[in-house]
Amino acid sequence: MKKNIIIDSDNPASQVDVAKLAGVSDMTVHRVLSNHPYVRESTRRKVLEACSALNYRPNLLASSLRTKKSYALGLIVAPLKVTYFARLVDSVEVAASDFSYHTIVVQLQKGSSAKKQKEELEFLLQRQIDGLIVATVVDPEVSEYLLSESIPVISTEDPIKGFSWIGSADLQGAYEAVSHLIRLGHKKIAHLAGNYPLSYTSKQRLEGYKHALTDAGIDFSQELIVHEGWTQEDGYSGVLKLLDNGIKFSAIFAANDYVAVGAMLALYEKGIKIPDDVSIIGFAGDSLGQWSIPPLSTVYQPIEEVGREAVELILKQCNSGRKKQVKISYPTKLILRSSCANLRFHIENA
Amino acid sequence: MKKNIIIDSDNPASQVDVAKLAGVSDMTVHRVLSNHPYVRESTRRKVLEACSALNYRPNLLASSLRTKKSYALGLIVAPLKVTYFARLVDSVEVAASDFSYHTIVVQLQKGSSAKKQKEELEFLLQRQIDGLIVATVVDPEVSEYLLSESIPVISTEDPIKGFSWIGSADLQGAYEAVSHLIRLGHKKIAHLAGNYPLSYTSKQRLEGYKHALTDAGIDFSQELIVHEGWTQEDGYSGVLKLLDNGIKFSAIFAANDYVAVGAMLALYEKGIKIPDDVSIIGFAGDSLGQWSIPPLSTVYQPIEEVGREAVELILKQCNSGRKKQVKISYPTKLILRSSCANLRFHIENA
DNA sequence: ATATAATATGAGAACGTCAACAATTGAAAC
DNA sequence: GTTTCAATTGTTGACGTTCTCATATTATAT
Repeated sequence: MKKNIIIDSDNPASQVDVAKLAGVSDMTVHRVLSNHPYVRESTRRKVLEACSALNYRPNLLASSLRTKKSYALGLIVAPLKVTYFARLVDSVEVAASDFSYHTIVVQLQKGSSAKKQKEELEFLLQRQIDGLIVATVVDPEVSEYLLSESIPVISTEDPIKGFSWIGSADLQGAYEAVSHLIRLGHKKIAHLAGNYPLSYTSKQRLEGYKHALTDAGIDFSQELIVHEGWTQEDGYSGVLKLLDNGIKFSAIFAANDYVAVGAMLALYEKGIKIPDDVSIIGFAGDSLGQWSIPPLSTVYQPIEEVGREAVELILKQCNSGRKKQVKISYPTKLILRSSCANLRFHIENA
Repeated sequence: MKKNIIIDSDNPASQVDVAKLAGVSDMTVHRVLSNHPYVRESTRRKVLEACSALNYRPNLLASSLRTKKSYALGLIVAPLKVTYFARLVDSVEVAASDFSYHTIVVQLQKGSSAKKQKEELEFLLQRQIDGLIVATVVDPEVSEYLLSESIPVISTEDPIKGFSWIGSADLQGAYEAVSHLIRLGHKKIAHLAGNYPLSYTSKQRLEGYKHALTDAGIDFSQELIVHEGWTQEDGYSGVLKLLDNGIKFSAIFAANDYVAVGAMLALYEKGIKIPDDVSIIGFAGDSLGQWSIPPLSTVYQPIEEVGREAVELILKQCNSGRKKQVKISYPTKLILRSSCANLRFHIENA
């Protein structure tokens, strides 16, 4: 007597439903779907037919529960209105999805408390993420806490003790940028240097700046360094501060393109011409500076490469179980546009 | 005789482990954790102690499987290097996380095939998303397919038949922008109008432009309309095209801020001064234009509101089961900066 | 004191998938 | 015609949570 086949058409079909329709066990269905070798061709066909007849769609949640792999990565960033982070999310998401992983993004507002940060982390961990990319500065208490968890973690910002770091070669990039300004004859080069106390990133860029000066035999002068922050507002106010204090400079190395753009507006409003009176170089290389007036020279950061490598390394660690610590930096690239020019003597002599 | 309590300390603790330690059933643990009223206070304490002793962390995946709610929303956008989408992702993610939902973002590359789009959709559906926000134009075949799925869908771009739409009042925004230019005395107002064939968004903005002209008694002239696209490059080439064709204009209404910024660079390179020779208004209101030189007037889009409302509406539909179709548009706001000025007669007479 | 209801807990099963193991078939080897 | 091994399929149970139903236990009302 043929068994009665009852399939609830309200709910989406499961492997069991497919199995019933195809007249095989659910395990066989699973074998077909996971390309197990030991399945007779005729069986495979039957199963696949049943799948499409029922519009079967695998339930990744159930799979995750069973295999203890969520196929999800966590990504902690600063708010996406900062294009740097948007670009990073972009690249991480694309890379992850190439491996059938999805990304759960958590944005940490600036100045969020350690408690809040821990909650966000918990949010990710409850979702059983297989790995975590930390792309913005987190409280030491939080990174400490991460060590006790058994998932792979990679940082792309401040290095975290015990975990791998992937980022761009900021020191070298800053060195090249400042060296270029020096080659153009500039000696009084202001540096709009991001937040204080300095994050790893700011430090690297400041170091590169100093190295370039040193190698060119130019004395470092603290008064040319302005610590305001990372935004356009900060660049704007930074320039005003320099001018108000009567600091002389013929070039600016900005900690990023936002700061540079803000600085440019301040200079513009003060009637200071770029690059005639002041040359300026930013850091980031996103489209922002490409369309500024004049177009901004900048240090291109290989964000796409960083994002992809972070994903691939995490997944490697997921699969191998080992957690070899590495530190990889991708080279930056100096992009010259029209915001830099040779030092004009009349300014230098002024 | 006391039962032996064996807890595997390698694996993370489950409710069962907590139950064993607390000497209650796992159901009771669950009741405590879900704030069920019928739990004796002393029991509750015991359970909570056991939880923290074992570092218990709920497994949302298991919960999802059982409750058939993934606490995940899908979000389909264009690549995040476009700040509009980055801002939308930002707001959606923040709003979703306020309700303990996470967001799975899928980026559709420009010009991706219907097949590719369906795969991306499948990617989301396999992850059992509870709802979907479609924030970029998708192939009709794909939106058709969505109808057969039983999850709530909301569009913020081209309206999708059968689903709610939430967006900004682009027609009105464009109307106000162009009306403002007209009030300044401009009559020959070019419109850099986004892609052709026109998306819903472009159409709305073009309509607003036309309405404003009509209401002011100015004849519409097709030659002032340039369909290039949405990027800075498009704005740049659009202006060059106008100039090459000898079209006279004293103002530009750009379909978005990118286009405007690209246009500004082209004008700058041609020695045309903003706002002295040409006034320009963009559309979007993100920080891009705020720091351009000169700062760009623009139509602010309430992206944050749109993102949040989309999330809240989706969640409402998830919980109520009903799918009443609504259409909500949030008002835009004209932001005047220094890229607009009164028409100068010497230009008009030229 | 006893009925009645509210409070408090537990047992068992199910969500959909997948891993380990067991069982069967077929075919080649002796 | 067994033996042997590879190929093919099935059975059972578990992942961690939560739902339904049943079973105490206590409080309140009669």
